[in-house]
Parts: sequence; C-alpha cells; structure tokens
Amino acid sequence: MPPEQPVEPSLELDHVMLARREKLQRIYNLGFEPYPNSYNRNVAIRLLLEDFDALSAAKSNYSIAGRIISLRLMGKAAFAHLQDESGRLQLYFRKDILGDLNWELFTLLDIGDIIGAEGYLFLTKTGERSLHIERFTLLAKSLRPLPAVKEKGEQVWFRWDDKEERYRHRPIDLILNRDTREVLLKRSRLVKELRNFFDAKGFVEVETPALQPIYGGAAARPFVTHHNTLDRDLYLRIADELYLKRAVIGGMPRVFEIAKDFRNEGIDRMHSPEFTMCEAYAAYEDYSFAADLIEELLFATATAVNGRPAVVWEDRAIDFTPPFKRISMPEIILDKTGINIVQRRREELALEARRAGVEVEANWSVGQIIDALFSQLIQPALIQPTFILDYPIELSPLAKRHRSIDGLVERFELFAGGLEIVNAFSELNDPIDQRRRFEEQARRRAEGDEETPPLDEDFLAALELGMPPTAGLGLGVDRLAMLFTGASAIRDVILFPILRTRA
RNA sequence: GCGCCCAUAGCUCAACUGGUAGAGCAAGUGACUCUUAAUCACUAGGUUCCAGGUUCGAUUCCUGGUGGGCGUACCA
Repeated sequence: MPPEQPVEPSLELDHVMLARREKLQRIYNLGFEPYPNSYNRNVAIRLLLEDFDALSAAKSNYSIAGRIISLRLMGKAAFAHLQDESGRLQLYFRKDILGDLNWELFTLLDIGDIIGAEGYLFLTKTGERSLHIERFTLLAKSLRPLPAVKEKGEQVWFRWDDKEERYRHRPIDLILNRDTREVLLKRSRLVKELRNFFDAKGFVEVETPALQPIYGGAAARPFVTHHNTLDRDLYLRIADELYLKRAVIGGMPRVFEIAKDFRNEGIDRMHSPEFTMCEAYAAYEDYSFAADLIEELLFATATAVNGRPAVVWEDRAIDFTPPFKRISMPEIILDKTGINIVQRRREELALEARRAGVEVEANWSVGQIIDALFSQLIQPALIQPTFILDYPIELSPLAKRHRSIDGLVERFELFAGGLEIVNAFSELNDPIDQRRRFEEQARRRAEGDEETPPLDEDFLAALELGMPPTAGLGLGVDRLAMLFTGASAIRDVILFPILRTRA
C-alpha cells in the first residue's frame, strides 16, 4: 500500500533526498511496489563474468540482483552497472524492449537503488560483457544518495576515502570500497579458521560471562555497569581467563573461547576499548606445548586467509612458517643491552636501565623496570614471529613459577611486526601460591594501582578443588587480523569501531 | 592526558596581505536507442562547525567550545 505521504513533512531534507522521495511517490502512482518482499535471482555476477563465453553463446536468460552503482541514460536506451556481493556487471536497457510503463519506471531509478534484472549476456561494441535486460524489478528505492565516485577500471577520479566517514558510515564504505570488504572478509576467514583449528585439536568452544561481579585475568581498568533487579554493579570482562580455568577444573580438559573483552583505556592505532580475544586452555600441558600449538595455528590461519604463510605489513615481509625463533627474556635483554636481569636488586637494575636510556620511575618494581627495558629496547625490533620466554614473576600473577630459574615464570609472548600477538603460560595451579600472588596484587591495588583487579575468592575456591597442570594462551584476534590484511589501524579490521559521538 | 594540524554547497576542494563566497562532481529540467569519468544546454543549491571578541566590515585575525586527524603517554 502506498503511504499517503511518502515525504514526511517533519523531515528537513536537502534537495537530493527530496527529489528521491518525489520519485518514490511517482513510482507508487505508476502502480509499482518499490519495496517488494522477495526476488528470485538465479546466479551471482561473478559466475556470469567467469563463464561469459559459454553462457552468452547459450542465449538463455539469467536473473541477477544488486545495487545500481552507475547509470547512463541516453534517451530511449541506457547503460547501468549493477553490483552484487560477487562483482559488477553492465546492464543494457532499451525502451522498445521494456515497454512504456517499465521504461517510465526505469527513468525513476537512481544510483543506489536495488533492483533485480533478467536478460541475456552479450558483448557491447566496445567489448564490455553486459546483460541485455528483458525485464527488471525495483527491489528497494534508495532515498539517500551515495557519495559520487568516478572510476574506470583502476583509475579513480573521486574516491570516497575520508577515514572518519568510512568508519562512521560502514554501509557506504562497504558499497563503495572493495578493500574494506576484502579486509573484513579476511577477518571472518581468520575467525572461522581459528574455530576449525581448535576444533580439530579437540578443544571445546565455551562461552563465559561478559558481565562479571569481579573482573580479573588481566591488568586493566574495567567498564562498570549496573543490573537493576540484582541492584548491583557488574563489570564487563577484561579477560576470559578465570572462567575458562573454572571450566578446566570442572573437567573440560581442552576449552577455548573467541569473545569480546572490554578495557576502559586509551584508544589508538593498536588499541580498541572492545576487542576480540581468543583464549584456549589445555590440561596436562605446559607453555612449550602452547608455543608449538601457536606455531601451527599461525601457519594454518595465515595460509587460510591469504593462501600463503607470508604477509606484508607496514612494508615488511613477515613469514609465519615454523619454527619461530624462541629466546628467553633474560637472554635477549642481555644480548641486546648487556644488562643481566636475573636475580638483580632493584637499585642496580634501575641504574643500568637509566644508563641504557630507559626512564625509570622511583616507585617501579624490578618487574616494571624489566618490562620497560624490554618494551622500549627490544619489542619494536621483533618483526619476524618471535617467542619471548620466561617473564619476571611480578608481572605474571597467574603464571606458574619457572621449573629451574628463580624469579621467573613459565610464560611467553609472541611478537610479530613489533606487535604483541599472543600471551601464554603454564597456568599457576597451586592455590596457596595463587592466593599469595593475589594478596601481593591487593597490596599494589591499595597503593593506588587502578589496573590491578580485586581478589577473586570464588576463583581461588575453584582452584582449591584442584586444577591439573594446564597450558593457557590468549591471542589478540584484531591484531592478527591487522597483520594478515595489511591494516595499519585496529579500526580497519573492526566492522563498526567505537568513535566519539557526533554532536 | 599532552602537543601539532584540520573544519567552506550532498562530495572533493578554491577564495592574494580582512572587502560579506566559486569550480568540478552529485542533484533537477531538456536533447540523445552501444554508453562507460557518457556527452551537450539550462536550473537550483551556502547560518563558511558553534559561541563570543577585535574591526566600518571576519571564511580570513583573537579567545573559548565541539568534532576529527596525526604524534606522544597509559594499556603485563
């Protein structure tokens, strides 16, 4: 049923949108339904293009559907390009074939309208593969203009590439910019391959709470929200870790989860307040197992996404073919800076760090000094995938003590392109030790460290039931997606990234 | 959080040292039955981000705000 007034009088419309609403009214007046319920298309444009020679010889009809992205009207004939999810095809319309009524409908079409079209394939004079249209159906009238893009093949005269606009108006971005689609499709392939991989290794996918009474499993400031009926504050998870371990304790020896974590912290090229984390836990294994698994996983996912294990990111080739370099943190710091970090007193270490050009705050612990040394002097140069093993105990409250080196834990992080991609450890399963470490954290929290989470008694109670020795890993899905797609900003691999609200 | 830069028509941009805005594309009308950045003719389109200030006069200069970009800090 045509609405009485397609032009809502309350809306302030610019002349372009007004014109489209007037066309909509004229379409109703001609007796057409501009928003029908369904359409039978029988082929994707890509297939028509790929098998053009055979299919055009057959002279049979094909019906396709998509969005009009260009329109060239020439009196009693017209050309248009139709885009569907697989490609673009030129359409050729003629008044004598469509008939007067349908031709009139055709003249009311705009760039952006979605139509279904049926006809046979032919080659134009200039050699472009085209569809000779015998009938078409308007499937959705577009009331808002797309930004004007002028392009021919690779040559583009007006590209719509204002970054902010692209983030804010993803539907338009996806319609106009093929690379956006490509990046996000690759991300989808990555996530799918992660699931395949863990599934094949016998991991069970579980879902843990995003709303948590106590947050934990990482050091970060949380988002706080409120449940009305329970009348209490809840936190958005900053990590899945403590719940996945509860699942292991409960007798699920291999579990994984791919989920959003939320951290109430700064936004920049590498950080988004909500981001996707993949965590996996394997009972009866240690961090060496996790490292082996990660090597295999990165090779498999890189290959699944790009067809080969090597990528180019920020102008550098990164090859995910195993084995990756493995080096302990004390060793690489000694190698690159000459500083020995094992069993050092704070004051000496602070002095040597300052001498190496690293600023050290007065209240920093040994662990924080080591972290600063590493992240400033070593990490940026870790371009090829590299495991850094064995971290200072203070920075790793959930990791098991190293089996042979005092003051360290069995933990590794994997770096590639200078980015931290994976964090993994032999999970701490000694409940007494875990309680002590939490208490140490609680002291720091009392001293004003907002990022240290509160003590989680419920988790400790679970741990006291007994957790098998377990390897755990967390993989930053967004960052991996960046590496695999060549994206230089995390927003590029997030379909709808968070932005400041418009005034 | 700090520093630097940006904001003009639907879009991309222009307007010399301050003199109240202009082009291409998009849009509308007309012509055109193989065009493809279609072409040709005509028409319409502006609170120059917002609020103050200086000035006879502000898109232009100043202050504050809003939004954005880049860098930097924080983020095991």
